[in-house]
Amino acid sequence: MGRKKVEMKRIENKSSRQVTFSKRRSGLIKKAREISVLCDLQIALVVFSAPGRLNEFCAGDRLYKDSKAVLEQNCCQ
Amino acid sequence: MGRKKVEMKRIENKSSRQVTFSKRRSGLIKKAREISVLCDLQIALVVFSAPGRLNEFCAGDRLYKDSKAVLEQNCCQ
DNA sequence: TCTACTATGTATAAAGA
DNA sequence: TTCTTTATACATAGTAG
Repeated sequence: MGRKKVEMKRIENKSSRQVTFSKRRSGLIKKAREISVLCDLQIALVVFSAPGRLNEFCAGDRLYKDSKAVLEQNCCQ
Repeated sequence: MGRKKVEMKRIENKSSRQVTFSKRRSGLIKKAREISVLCDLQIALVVFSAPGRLNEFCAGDRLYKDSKAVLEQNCCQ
């Protein structure tokens, strides 16, 4: 029982990867909502499980129009 | 020392709110990157600290073109 | 504001049902 | 496979420098 330290690489087993995705997705959305409320800001979270395929989307109360422009950039910090 | 349970509402004190934002933002980005690697998917994280004002942006290796279309929607799950 | 510390709250990997 | 449980890893609030 309990857990091991997770290695930061792609999970090869498909079902394990799916389970991890499901768990971490909900955790991530929860965190995003918390920071949105606590810090009074808008946040968008877009997940693609495959090229061009939307999997999840989450935002604050509103989503500002220029978010589109933001995503026209292709940066990764 | 240590910490109390955090109440889920806007932090009124400006500097405390800024500190919390800074800490949680880095945590959120870390989590986003982890799920991106572990589950082999693309993710975008857009934060607006004020209307129309980009504060942070993070994605996976690539960001697909139709992410723009996604953000044209105005939903909040 | 930034770093460091550390007690404590939270997320989650594995396992069981 | 989906829901629980539980041990453990991880995140972070409050504080100090």
